[in-house]
Amino acid sequence: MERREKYWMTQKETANPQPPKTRRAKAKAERRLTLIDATITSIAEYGLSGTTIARVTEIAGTSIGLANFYFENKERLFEAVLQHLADEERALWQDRNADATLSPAERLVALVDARFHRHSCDRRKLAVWFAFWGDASARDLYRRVVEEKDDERLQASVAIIASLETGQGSPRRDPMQTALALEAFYDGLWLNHLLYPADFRRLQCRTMALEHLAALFPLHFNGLQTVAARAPGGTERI
Amino acid sequence: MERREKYWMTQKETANPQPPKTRRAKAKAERRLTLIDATITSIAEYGLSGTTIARVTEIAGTSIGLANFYFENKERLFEAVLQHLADEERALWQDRNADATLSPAERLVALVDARFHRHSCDRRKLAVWFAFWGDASARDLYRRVVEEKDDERLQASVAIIASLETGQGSPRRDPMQTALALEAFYDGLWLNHLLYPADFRRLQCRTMALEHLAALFPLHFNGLQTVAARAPGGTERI
DNA sequence: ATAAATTGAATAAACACTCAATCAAATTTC
DNA sequence: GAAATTTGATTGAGTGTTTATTCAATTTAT
Repeated sequence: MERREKYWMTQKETANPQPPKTRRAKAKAERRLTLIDATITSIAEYGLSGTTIARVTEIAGTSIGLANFYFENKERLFEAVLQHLADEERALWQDRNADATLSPAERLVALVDARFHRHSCDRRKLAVWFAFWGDASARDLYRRVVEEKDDERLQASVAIIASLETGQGSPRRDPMQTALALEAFYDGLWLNHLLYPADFRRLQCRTMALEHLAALFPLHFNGLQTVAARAPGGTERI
Repeated sequence: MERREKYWMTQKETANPQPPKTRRAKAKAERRLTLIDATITSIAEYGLSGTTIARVTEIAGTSIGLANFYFENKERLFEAVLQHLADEERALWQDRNADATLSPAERLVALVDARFHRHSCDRRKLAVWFAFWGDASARDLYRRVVEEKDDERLQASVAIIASLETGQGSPRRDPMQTALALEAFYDGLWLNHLLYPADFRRLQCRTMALEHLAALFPLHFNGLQTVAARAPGGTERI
């Protein structure tokens, strides 16, 4: 039967540098995002189990039927949410690590800054990550969608730490172990920022992460005050 | 109407040093535990949302009706699960910290050992903690039941760290901040042990925690090898 | 005029919780 | 100590509610 696709249907799937989208296609992409965003809001407020199609569409301001028009079913909607957040997250840390002139130590700080950036370390988004990490059946979906991107960041971290460890330094640790421990620490800070925002304010978490780096690599982070004060001094808000 | 209670009814509510429970009361307590344990199993395998009364009672090998006989409703069952796990957890770290002859550094190690003890750091149990942390609506129940016990451990940790920091040492950190960061790190290790058990084996997490302590308090943990090797050498398995 | 987007009532499945009936232990009566 | 009686424990079909998903009808863009 192989029905010929309309020109814009093929474009929809392609990366288009200048969006030559029709009005309709643009509206459709927006609607899609609205639904994804509404799902994030719902998960943050009511949890995964409390997130129903009815609730999501109510938040999005659409009819129930529309969710099933845009997403085959609820699982696909959740998949799209994860995909969306993972893409955002990846873009953020890669952007901050792109500058070729950065030293290894500065790269580690850049990873911390990405993790505790306003856009990453947002309670709505963290709620989604932990919702999926916390639910045994949702975990599989998470792994399928996000694991690869997590791994990419871990590899980047390992490479940076390896180049730091080759400098003299005392105890000679395994870079992979160190990188894993760092990621775990940041996850823990995220969790506590979500659970106890008063005790774990975002910038406070960032400071804790940087103090940890300073304790691990005293030679490269010789004045903590300097490090902690550096980024906020720039033009960009963190 | 004030009907006189049977002798064993009053005893049931009292702390009985030698359990002079009737056969029936003992069976009832066991049944209760069976249901709690089945709930833990179900949460670990199917997640909070996949944990239904039907599933729990099937695992426990009882009829559906029994769960509602022992626990007013599903929320009360979950509450009992949290209470049970929190009691276990508290007993474990308090027991390990009871020895009055321990030095502050040894006490910090004891807290780590409790956190990564076989009984604490069990994937079934961790699954329950993260199920409640990860679900926005379950979070309230968690706070109501467990927060106080969490706080107790945090205070213990702060006291230990404060007594370490009074020794000379260089940068003079705030004990509360340090204690919070430690707890967050351990939470993160727990999470990763749950999600990626191959990369985060239990004893490996313990080692990461101890390395972190060594980096934070180099004066008190002067030879990491010694610290890491100490506990397994004793009579008790960790 | 045609195709796409949107609606929400209808449907069927899954669920928590109830309760009348049954079974078993404990207690009392003879 | 056996029989009778009371009380507690257990069962699972039944009930009402909530939910994801469908789809015929309607609105809107091209």
